[in-house]
Amino acid sequence: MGQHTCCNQQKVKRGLWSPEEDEKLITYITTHGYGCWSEVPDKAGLQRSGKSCRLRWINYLRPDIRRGRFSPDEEKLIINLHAAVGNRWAHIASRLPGRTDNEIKNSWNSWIKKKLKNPSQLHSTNTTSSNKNPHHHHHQQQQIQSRFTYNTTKQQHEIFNSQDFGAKPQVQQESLCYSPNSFVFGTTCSLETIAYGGHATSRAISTSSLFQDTLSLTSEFWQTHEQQKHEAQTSGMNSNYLPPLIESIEPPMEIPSVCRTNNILDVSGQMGRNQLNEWEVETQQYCPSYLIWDQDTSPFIGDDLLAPTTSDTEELLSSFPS
DNA sequence: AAGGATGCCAACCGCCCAAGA
DNA sequence: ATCTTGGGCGGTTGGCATCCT
Repeated sequence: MGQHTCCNQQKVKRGLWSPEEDEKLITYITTHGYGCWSEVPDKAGLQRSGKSCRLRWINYLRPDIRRGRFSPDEEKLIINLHAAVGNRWAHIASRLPGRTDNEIKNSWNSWIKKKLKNPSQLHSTNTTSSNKNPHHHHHQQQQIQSRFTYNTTKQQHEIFNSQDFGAKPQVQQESLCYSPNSFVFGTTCSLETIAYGGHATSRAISTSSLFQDTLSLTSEFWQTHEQQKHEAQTSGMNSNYLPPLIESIEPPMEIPSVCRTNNILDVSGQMGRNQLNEWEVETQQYCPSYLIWDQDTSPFIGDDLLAPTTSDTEELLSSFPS
């Protein structure tokens, strides 16, 4: 079951790849491209399955691959993206050019193991690049902790529960907003997170800066990626550049200017209605823990109430099933 | 120094989905 | 409409390296 016909071939070698096999695969793909993977083993003279060849190429031999430890910024990005999309490693990897889903998955699993053994380790792991302001420090840790609530496995729930935050999910302090008419609320944070200082404004700012970090990082990667692509195109086909296998690599969504209305981040309408609708659909698909509040259909209609206040937000969410 | 414990990561497995026959 | 095939993805495993006692 689940076996491909190409994987049922006799004499298919398994296990670690030898340097000779790597060489054959690299030579073949750089000469002919990858086209149909099931044909690659035969044509490249390899006793491997097409699937194995594909995996080896994607996870290890690709010339645009980046190896080595994740930078703190990359770790932060992974944490943010994981909070948004969960265990969709390929999706996360698509936002980190040169990194593979496998690498990110392995890395994440390592963090969880560390976390299981020593919860404080996660904290130190992910704050190495950030400022030393204990306020920020504390907030970031709480963000990381609260983001664990998204995870769906039993083990991960246990991790979260061990934090002793308080039992009831509450209104998320993150209020990422993309139009004057729509606001997004996560619903997964803890009582402690909410109770943290009671400074809604500073929480919103921290969230904003973290989110902006994420976007500037993906922008940077994207620019590098585009530059590499451009160089390859202008210098002819001798370049090592090959088009990414993950075609979904896209430039990050442009973030409009941010202003604050009370404790809610308000991103003034630089998105058209259609674009906004698309974004809402995508966000709800990827981020089921977020509520999107659309002013067009909300009870808060009127010029003098562009964004809900904290109490409004809680009232709005009170009817939402936890 | 030796052996067990732990961590890391490459590779595999099983399933899903889309495209084409 | 159904079946086959191949690509893609997330979960898991196994082996090597390192750490610890």
